[in-house]
Amino acid sequence: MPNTDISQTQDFSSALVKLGLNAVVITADSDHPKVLIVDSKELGLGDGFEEDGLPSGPLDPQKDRTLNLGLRRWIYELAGLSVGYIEQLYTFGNKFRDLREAQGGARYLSVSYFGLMQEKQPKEGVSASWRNIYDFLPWEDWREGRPSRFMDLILSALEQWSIEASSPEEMRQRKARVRMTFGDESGGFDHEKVLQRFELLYDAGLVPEAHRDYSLIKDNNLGQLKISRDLEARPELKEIADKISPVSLAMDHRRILASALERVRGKLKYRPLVFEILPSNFTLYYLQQTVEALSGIRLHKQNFRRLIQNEKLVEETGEMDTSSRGRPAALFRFREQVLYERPAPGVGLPKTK
Amino acid sequence: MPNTDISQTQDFSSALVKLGLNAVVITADSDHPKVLIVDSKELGLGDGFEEDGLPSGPLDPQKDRTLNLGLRRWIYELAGLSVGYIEQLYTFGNKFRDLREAQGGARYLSVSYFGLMQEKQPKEGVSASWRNIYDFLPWEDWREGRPSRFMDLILSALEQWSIEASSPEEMRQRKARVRMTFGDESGGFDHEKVLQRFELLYDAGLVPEAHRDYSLIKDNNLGQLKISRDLEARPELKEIADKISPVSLAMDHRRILASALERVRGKLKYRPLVFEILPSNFTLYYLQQTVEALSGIRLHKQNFRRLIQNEKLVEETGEMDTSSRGRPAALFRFREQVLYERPAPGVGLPKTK
DNA sequence: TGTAATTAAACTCAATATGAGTATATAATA
DNA sequence: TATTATATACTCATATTGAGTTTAATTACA
Repeated sequence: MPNTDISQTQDFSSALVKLGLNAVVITADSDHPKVLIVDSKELGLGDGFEEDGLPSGPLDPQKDRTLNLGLRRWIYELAGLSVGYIEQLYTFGNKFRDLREAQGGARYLSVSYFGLMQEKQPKEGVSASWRNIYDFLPWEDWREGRPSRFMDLILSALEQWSIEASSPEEMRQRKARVRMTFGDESGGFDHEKVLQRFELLYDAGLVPEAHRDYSLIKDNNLGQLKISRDLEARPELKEIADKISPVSLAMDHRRILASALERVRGKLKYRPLVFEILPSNFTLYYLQQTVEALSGIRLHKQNFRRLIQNEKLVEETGEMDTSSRGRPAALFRFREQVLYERPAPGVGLPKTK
Repeated sequence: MPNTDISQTQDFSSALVKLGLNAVVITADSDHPKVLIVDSKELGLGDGFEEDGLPSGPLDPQKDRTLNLGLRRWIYELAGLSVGYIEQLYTFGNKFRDLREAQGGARYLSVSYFGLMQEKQPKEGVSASWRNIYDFLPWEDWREGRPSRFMDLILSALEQWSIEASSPEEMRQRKARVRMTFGDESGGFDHEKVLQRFELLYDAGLVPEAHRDYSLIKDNNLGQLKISRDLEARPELKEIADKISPVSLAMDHRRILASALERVRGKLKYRPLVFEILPSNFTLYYLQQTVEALSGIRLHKQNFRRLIQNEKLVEETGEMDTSSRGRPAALFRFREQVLYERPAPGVGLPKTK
């Protein structure tokens, strides 16, 4: 018989770290995809960190039985909301990810989640609110065609960044990276590569966060972080960055938001995620508009409907929506049954070309 | 000007936890998908924990600049191998996930990764080895048709589990869960649902780990964990569990392996992952066999080749493979260029029906 | 030396899915 | 009653997929 007395086992992991949780809670209406954002002071970041951010907080190792429950607790404390669907996104653990760590604090890790829910107002007296996701990532919204106001700015700044490479080989690599993420004249903008685009902008000093982090690094003498050298040479990039991103978020929260949007866009195609966001009864057009809001592209109405109905994702309620102007639309509900029928029922976005 | 002196900020996350890293390193040859496994004594689990497991170890908050690098360090220390491709899988943080935690240790979290590499032998003197993944998850290999030896055992045990439900509603739910994960007579086995299948078997007491954990819970008076009640009533399930799983792994490592296999199977379709495993030159049939080994299904040879070539994933080297019996096959290499061309190049498995 | 066995690779074809439209129906509103 | 807005049905060419058959180039062995 093996000895199963736990107390005899050796200490397997002696190093201690701090653990935070971040939530990207997403909803949408027919116009906009939205994310839950809390006021800077609720984040407890302290003086000098006056940016809004994602609902976040430390894991309570005693109370929070699972990471999932800890996250729900924070969303409830900060916004008074209960999220339906929750899924883990990524764990960030780079050294000095939280720059305060550099000042001798413990290693700081964050586990980020994304959640989906119907739009409900945060409870009274709480400084949380729903914000349009495209306020934070404006180049991701292609529903009215190419967002030239942002794309032109970005592409010319990235062209400049490519040219400034220190070697021809590096220039080639930079150009390839730009083309892969933002495409070129002939198209090639893959709507799913949300995170890669944000990371490229950060690396090229084209988001305010890059400059903020650079200042923090300089003020605290952390020369070992590589971001500094490139940006030192070009402080004037800050102005372009401010034009590209009208608003930014605390720490790396905009990066986490980008991960979440990427995940939603990807998963929409093969999982019936949208229905977590929609009211129980909806018209097909409202469903389509919600999918369009999240995916950032316009869809072909007839083909979208054909797909939804072929996949038997919805069923008629028998009721009609009379609030619209023209011919009343039939109201549908999600056919929960599909979850027990087929493996991968999604709303089928067109393949990116 | 905001005050950016970091030292003034308040302590954001005061609770400390221990952090471990787990690696699921996968490779394959034309016959089998393989995973890197280390000997029980290398895991430092202490007496009474004599099971082999995944290469694992604590994060060193000082040395390991990123989680990624910490993981690579452990794989190198335990097996002497350097892995090429690495990707984060999931972070496990349930309370009492490591049962030793219950004895007053700190909360224990694990960040798991999966990696892909060509099959290289672990360095001398190290107790790490490549093991056939289907030794651990034998019901996942459908290349020779339905693995009836395991499926029959499993389905009848799960039918029994369904019937034993405490209410008609619970019975209905159990049956639906079984059908969703393992399918039924008419098919419906979705090869990607690897994790869901393992979790169902665990919950139903059909893997040895469930009984091992139950013993640990009982020996240490941890009545609060829900697994105990169901299993207490049916210790005879242990025998069936041993037949279904000829070998198991330490802690929840088999569950993590299941997550990794699921991820590989899913991602194969839209990312050129296989090429991380293949030698630089390979025949189309060897490529196909490797994909088959990982996905657990046989593919239509002609259609597979058409797809690979349409997608321009490979290019001819001009050389031929003469080692085979019949007509020599042309040797191909991966066309790295595709990474800079199209958004989602994969090997295109057939949709699950 | 000749024939069977073995493997590669080109080609065919029907069924289905997709992209891009047109036509018609049903309502509110001026 | 005409106009506008929206919903929904139907069409059609093209691309993709699934499931073969045929032909080619080699080795093994009688």
